[in-house]
Amino acid sequence: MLKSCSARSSAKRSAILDAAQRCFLEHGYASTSMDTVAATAAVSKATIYAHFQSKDQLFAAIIHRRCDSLACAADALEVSEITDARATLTTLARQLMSMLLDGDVLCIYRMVVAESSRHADLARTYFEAGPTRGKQRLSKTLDALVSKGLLQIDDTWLAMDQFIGMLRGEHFHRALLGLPAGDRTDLERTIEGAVETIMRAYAPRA
Amino acid sequence: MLKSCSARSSAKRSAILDAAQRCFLEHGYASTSMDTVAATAAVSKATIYAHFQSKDQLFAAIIHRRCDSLACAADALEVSEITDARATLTTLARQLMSMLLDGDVLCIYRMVVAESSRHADLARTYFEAGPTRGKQRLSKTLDALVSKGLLQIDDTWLAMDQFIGMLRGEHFHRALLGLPAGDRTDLERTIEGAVETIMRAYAPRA
DNA sequence: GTCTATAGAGCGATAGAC
DNA sequence: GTCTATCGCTCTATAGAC
Repeated sequence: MLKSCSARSSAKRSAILDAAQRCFLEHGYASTSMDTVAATAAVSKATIYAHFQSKDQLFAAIIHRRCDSLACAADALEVSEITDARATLTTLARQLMSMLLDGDVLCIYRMVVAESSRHADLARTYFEAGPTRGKQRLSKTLDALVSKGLLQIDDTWLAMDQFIGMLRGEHFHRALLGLPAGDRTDLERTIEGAVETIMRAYAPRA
Repeated sequence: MLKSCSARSSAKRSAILDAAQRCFLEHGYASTSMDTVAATAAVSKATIYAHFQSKDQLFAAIIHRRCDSLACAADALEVSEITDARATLTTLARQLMSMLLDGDVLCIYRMVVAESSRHADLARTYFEAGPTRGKQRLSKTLDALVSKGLLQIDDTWLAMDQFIGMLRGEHFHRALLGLPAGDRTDLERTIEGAVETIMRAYAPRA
């Protein structure tokens, strides 16, 4: 079995990317040194610079890689059987919430927010791979509910924005800031509340 | 007129605080050096350390000061005359949105998010002075609407969370990440949409 | 490509004169 | 309190041997 010898697929390169990801996610961009990355990857600092032009470009590579997996996660948001609006919305909400509250997802979000003014291009890449792509995917499900007559929505994009916004309420907010989280009951109330409000606001009229 | 000679009120101290605030808000905590703060304040670095024990404590002082003004802004959220639910919610939404989209408020929010893992206490202070205090203030208005029979809400805290969440949708999200903002029409649609959804979900039943 | 060693700049924080 | 000067350290990035 021939192993590709291109720089992009070397084992060291992967080790560097994995280590850098862990360091950046854990300590943030500005607070992570290349020495730390090198030590974590069990590689010399010079080796890092053989693969990546600068710390900035290493950071960009990490964010892009995370965005890819974020896009995959966004595409995975789906409800197989659509027969009941409430059940569909609840399933969607649960999927979305567990994604939003995921530790790594929160970390990359914190980092993108933190560096958005200094890395505007990365902020845009992230926004398209994550929130926008996720919303597009979820809007389809909402469209399906509408076309089945289970909900009556003029602007499904707006409705989706509202649904997601309600889910990103206090519970999410506390998690983002690393504050003691509300319990499971609190999470359930957020989910059920968002579903209930959408149901009432967009119920088909008689 | 006697001038207080306590360290807390010296002119230099104020200059340092103002300069540090500008630097931190503009470039973030980790990317701002004490030399930059000193130069911006037109003060020597040693003078800064005469007033503040460390960079961390200077940062804390800035955040606490911003939290005070954030709390004042939160307390200012109010609707004088409450006769119509829709009008009241719209006024509330406009006030809240212009506060959320304010440049300095966004900057401090980015910074708190960025440093939340390294400055957990500041994240908590911020959360209480900003989001929580604002929500408490706004919930009172919602309570007033309920007691007047203009809305029917079991859990006003949840309803407020939902209302704010809908306002913190894509428009806000783009502003937070410094992406090209939606236009004024987009903003209006977000506000009207949130009001309409709350109106429908919590309309008094016959 | 990968290492060791180090350059060269910038950092937070302090000493000591006034 | 405020300054100038500087310490001691860490940083990003590179040079040169292999």
